[in-house]
Amino acid sequence: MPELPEVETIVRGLRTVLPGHTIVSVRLGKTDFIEEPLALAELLPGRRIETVERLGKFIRLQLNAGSAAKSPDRPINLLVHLGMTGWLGVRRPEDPVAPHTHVFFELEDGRELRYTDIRRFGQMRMVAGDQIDAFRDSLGQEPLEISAGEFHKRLAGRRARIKALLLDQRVFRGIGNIYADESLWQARIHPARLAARLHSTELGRLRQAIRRVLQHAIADRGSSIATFVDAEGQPGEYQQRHRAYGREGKPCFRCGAKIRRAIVAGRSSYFCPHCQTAPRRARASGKAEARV
DNA sequence: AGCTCTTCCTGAAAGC
DNA sequence: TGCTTTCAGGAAGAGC
Repeated sequence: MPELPEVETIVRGLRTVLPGHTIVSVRLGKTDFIEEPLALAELLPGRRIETVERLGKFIRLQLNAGSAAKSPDRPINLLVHLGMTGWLGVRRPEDPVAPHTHVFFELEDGRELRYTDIRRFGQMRMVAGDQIDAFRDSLGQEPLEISAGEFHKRLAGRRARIKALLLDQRVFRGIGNIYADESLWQARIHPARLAARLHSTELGRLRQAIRRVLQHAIADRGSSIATFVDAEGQPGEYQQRHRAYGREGKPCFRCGAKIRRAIVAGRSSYFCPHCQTAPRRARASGKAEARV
């Protein structure tokens, strides 16, 4: 499931092979995950890919103004969200087409940029060149760039559970279920704690944990659970370093207690019941562990 | 404001 | 064995 490290891995791969190349045609399969498929197929041909960038979990392809004959004389951004099972990469036309490949961008050198997505939870949309700042502002801060002061400010006073806030892309962009759990385990904070109740030492620990976890995961080219592979088709390694996610019943790497799973913020959440102390109310009612 | 539930979708795994 | 049910989850929307 692509979160920040997986998307970063894909982006780094694409960055070495896409910039400078021009889209000559677009072929579409199923389009229910594309905002305006007809406009996409019409407006992209003739445009050159200038840069490839990650914005949270979105991949941004910055496209030039293109040939005036075919398209409005304005730069466009193609935004791709990989959802749960999305993949974006470059192949040659003779390479076998993976099942559930729904978009082909034919490039001027004959290669194809392909989008594959089994469950089609991904998204594809265009954003005008002058709207990209507004789009970026609609997302939260990059967790790898945020200062300690901003991090505290974003969470201070919030009465939602910390796990819910970590997953909220308007608060921080790019963190998903796996890295939320890994960061909370690292910081020794229970996912059901209310953000407003976290002490500043805990917030500092959490920010550092998020940075450490994401940086290590990027270095390992992401976590491959089920389907993730990078732009070249290689799986990541970070799943071997998971300390909480997916480890229900297995011993905590710190204290040996059995990792528990509970639903927090509507998501499977894995944590150590010994190292990550439950908030008082959840402990009293058994709520944090009630729904398993 | 924030929580829960529902929807989208497919394939793997569990249940019968 | 083979069919049916359940589950996983990012994001958005409804309703409370």
